[in-house]
Amino acid sequence: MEQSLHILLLEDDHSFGYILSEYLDLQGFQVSWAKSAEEAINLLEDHLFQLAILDIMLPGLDGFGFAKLLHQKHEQLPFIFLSAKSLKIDMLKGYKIGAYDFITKPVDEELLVAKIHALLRQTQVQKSLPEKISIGKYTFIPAQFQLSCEGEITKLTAREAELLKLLCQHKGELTSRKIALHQIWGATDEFTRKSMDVFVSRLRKYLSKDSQVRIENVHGQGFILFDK
Amino acid sequence: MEQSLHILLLEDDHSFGYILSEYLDLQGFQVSWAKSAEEAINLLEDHLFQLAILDIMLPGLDGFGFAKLLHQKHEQLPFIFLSAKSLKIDMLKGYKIGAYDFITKPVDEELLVAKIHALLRQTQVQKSLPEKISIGKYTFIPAQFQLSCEGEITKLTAREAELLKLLCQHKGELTSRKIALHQIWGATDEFTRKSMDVFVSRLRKYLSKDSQVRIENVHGQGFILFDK
DNA sequence: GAAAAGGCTTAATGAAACCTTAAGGAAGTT
DNA sequence: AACTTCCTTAAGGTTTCATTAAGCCTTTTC
Repeated sequence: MEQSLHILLLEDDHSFGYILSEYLDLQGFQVSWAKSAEEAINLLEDHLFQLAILDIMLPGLDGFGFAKLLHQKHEQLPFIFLSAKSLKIDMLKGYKIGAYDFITKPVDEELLVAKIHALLRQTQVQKSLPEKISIGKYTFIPAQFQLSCEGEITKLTAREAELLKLLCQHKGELTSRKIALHQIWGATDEFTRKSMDVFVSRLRKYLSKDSQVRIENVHGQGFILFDK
Repeated sequence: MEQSLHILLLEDDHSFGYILSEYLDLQGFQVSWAKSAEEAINLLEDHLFQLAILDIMLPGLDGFGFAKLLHQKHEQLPFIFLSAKSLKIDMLKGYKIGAYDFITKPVDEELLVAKIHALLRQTQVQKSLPEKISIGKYTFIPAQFQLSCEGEITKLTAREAELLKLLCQHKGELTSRKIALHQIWGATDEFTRKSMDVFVSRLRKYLSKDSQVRIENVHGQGFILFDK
């Protein structure tokens, strides 16, 4: 519903992580704080993030290692490194992996937030959906819960619209079931996934006038909306 | 692939500007060096840039003023500020205008180039469509779990797609069995490797339309995907 | 040159995931 | 109170797909 921006924070230091996540929260960001790379990997499967802030020095898999994984799986997700020391060699390594920026501790929170806003502005511009979305012969206006085709208008419910919007955001690629459940229903239990199935089925029916438009299932993963 | 990337450098100091533009030129960038905001405005009309590097302290219209203009006219063009002093207030101002980064003099050229590459990668990735990988006559779109050949589409399962992707990442060289098992299955026991064999076999069948495409085994090591 | 280890392919299996229609039932509206 | 809307639950049948098994083949080692 809300267009709050979701940040993944990977930081093993409890007090520092707490302060930073609280501060970011106060600034209106939705923050998920992982204390280890493993935790972060789990979070990535369940949520859609717009930015990752990664501490480098971690026990186990370090920030660099995690970033490499991240870059393979979520190429479009920008990330920033946090580091206690500002070694040039570390920075070069970070940028080489694909880092967006490099911030040294102690962190000036005000500056960090300014950078985050600048970054999100850069990356969100292209990602944001237009008012009207074309899906084959259909036109979908998320703000009005309206789906129309050849003059005929279907009024969608809030849930239907949210799901369709999510599918549109990833048109032509996978919309993870887990992420959809988390984002729309806030739960991933057996009943809720059944409920989601019902919604998918309903959307398919609405979209059945254009045979080019399909919502295909990827077994165990999620759905892909195709429109050609 | 390295189509020359065009950078607009706005810097009034002759010797510093000369050194920097030469260095960037050596790094394979195409650099247009403007010594005043007016000059830069003219250059903008004649060329397509992928990045602007702006000194802040300039006679006449300063870097901030120019950036505002720039941001209005060329919203997509990312820019970096150069500054002799690192005043927080300046940096906040810069980011607020929409700067991508902020670099203080003296400039570490190596670091600057690393940042530039990171930035360009970021901005290029945004525009890229779902990645398509060519394998001989085949086209593989990992995001769609699809393998197509001469119009015929094969839908892959999540596992199949993961394995094929891994093979593609090392096309022409060894994909270690161990690594694949670890990365995809998370286990390396006897049963799991047998399972992997079945997957390799299935991929071979899918890819059998082009005799140039082969998945060859390296005894005890892993597999190599060839496509010519 | 024989034994052992590793590999290839096809087919069977069974659990998990998926699809659709229809029946509750809660909350809001008339 | 009756109606409406919308989400969930139920029910059932269907499909999917990773694994296992089985039989034969290839490579390496001793």
